[in-house]
Amino acid sequence: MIEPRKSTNFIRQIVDEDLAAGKNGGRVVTRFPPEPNGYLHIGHAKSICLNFGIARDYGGRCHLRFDDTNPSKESVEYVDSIQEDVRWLGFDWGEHLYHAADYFERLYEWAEKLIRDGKAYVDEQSADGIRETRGTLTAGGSESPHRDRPAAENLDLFRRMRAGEFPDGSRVVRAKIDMSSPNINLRDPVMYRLRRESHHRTGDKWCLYPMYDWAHGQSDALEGITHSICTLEFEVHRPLYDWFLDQLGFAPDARPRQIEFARLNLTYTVMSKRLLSSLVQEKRVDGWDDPRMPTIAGLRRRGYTPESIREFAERIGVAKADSTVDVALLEDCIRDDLNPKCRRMTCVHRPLRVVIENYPEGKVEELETPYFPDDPGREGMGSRKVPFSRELFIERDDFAEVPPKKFTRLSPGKEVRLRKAYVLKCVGVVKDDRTGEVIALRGTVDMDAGFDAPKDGRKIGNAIHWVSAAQSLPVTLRLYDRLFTVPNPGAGGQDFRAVLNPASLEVVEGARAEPAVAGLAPGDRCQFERRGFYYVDPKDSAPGKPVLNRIVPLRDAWAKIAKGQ
RNA sequence: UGGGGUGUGGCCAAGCGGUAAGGCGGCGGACUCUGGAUCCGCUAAUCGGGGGUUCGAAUCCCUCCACCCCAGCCA
Repeated sequence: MIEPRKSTNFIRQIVDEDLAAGKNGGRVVTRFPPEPNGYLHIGHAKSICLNFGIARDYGGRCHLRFDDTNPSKESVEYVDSIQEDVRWLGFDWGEHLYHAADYFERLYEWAEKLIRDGKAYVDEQSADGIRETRGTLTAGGSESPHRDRPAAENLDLFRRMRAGEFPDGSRVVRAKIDMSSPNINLRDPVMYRLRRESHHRTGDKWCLYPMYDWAHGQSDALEGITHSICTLEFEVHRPLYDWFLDQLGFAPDARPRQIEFARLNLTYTVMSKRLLSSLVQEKRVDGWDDPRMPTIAGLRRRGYTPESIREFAERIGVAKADSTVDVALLEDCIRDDLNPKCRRMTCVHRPLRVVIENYPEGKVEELETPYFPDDPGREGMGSRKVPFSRELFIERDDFAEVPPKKFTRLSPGKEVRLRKAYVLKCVGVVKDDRTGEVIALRGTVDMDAGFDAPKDGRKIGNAIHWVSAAQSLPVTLRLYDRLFTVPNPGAGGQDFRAVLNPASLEVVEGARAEPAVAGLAPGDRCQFERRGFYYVDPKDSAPGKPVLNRIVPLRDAWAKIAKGQ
């Protein structure tokens, strides 16, 4: 379990200063404003934790608002998934669920005002025409031939646009600002476009849809947002939002303060909705909730906990410098959270049969084994019976015919501890005549020592996990690895498809688990000792036939040693 | 080349003029019937470079450099 930590960042400092200055009557209102055009990912989680976290800590509130201004990309599937994900992360917007679409009428009235005031106009240039006259980064643009049309004519045109008299793409309304502004966003930005598209919320009421830039600032203002927290790319739009609010008469001290922070990047994955969407569309993963996806739904399906993601958001901090966080940090967060929570069980991933020649045939001992063995303070966390018999399965990896340096597990003539059971000695190796492959082991067990230390005082190095062959439960394991083979997929303009990790999912069909695993319910988590934390997949598990997703492997000191050799 | 941002150890990130927190990673050790957990220790930053101001600068000023964002009728 994770200790909540106190966070401090430049945004909270700004909130502190505003409060100290007596702004907003002491209110703190934030918002999380997703566009419902895809599933939320861990980058959104950062923003969600930031916005809801500030609201919580300052006794304010955080709105959930869908910035649904573009019906051609949005859908209720996304609206629903977003709400589910935010709730799952542990946040509650109470009554404060909003939609930019609910402000369409109000925005329309405001647009009429701007037109009447000569601050906006209907432009019938083509999209290409507008682009060509926008200028370049270094040179200003040129004004539209329709820019100085009389207000009355603009108003008439605008109303007819709304009434559906003109085809899509035939005209737009633009703010009349400054075509020579060094800030391109101020070169008469488009406010409305015609789009005959059914909206998930307003249906076919409109054929005229506001641009995000025209909707966002006013939406915040309408809701009384005090601190409008967004990512860096909107920094250059801030002057535009201010311009709109100026024209509409919002007093400078009565509007949201926009604060920008750097979006999250994570190594070995991609974070843009566009890229994630194409992974789904091209079936390179199995949907938005594929456990390899950095989506909230994917992480949840993988077995991540809300606590671990919140802790992650806390640990990475918030700043304005572009950064890429090492996934190892995320993995540390989930291990940290799960380690004290998850019962320990046994699952042999790649079984190797061992016949114990000095153990009676047909005998089965039921060993009472605690779920948190050797864990001080957790003795009372329960136990289960684990069968022991003459034929076991051990992990193939735990046997080496010729042990490499520092290998401390089983090899011919050597002893190893069977976890929570006897000391096993390998007295023979059974091989396939044809291939020479090791297919079974012959062993003996130190009956004299029993479950205790050998009487002669000899030291037994390591303990390996095992399962009684006859009673073991066949399970399907899904071992997940990073989705990409390089830390920054897509960097330098390369096609991210070319660096997809072909081994990001390994399905292990022949694994054998101890009987208690049958008692796990869909959605349960456990630790398979010496392997990792696992999650019983809620969709693909059937009664008596669990499918377990590996959430994260345990830290593996041996892997490091082996890698070094 | 216009405008807007950002540069602190491998990766995040504190620091807000008084002489570089913390986390992750890496490395080593202790302990261990999970090569897990836990516990110790170590590692590594001329604070992007160069000037200046100051008794004193990562923090202030100047300048240079690098990187990111903006030319959707996307958000």
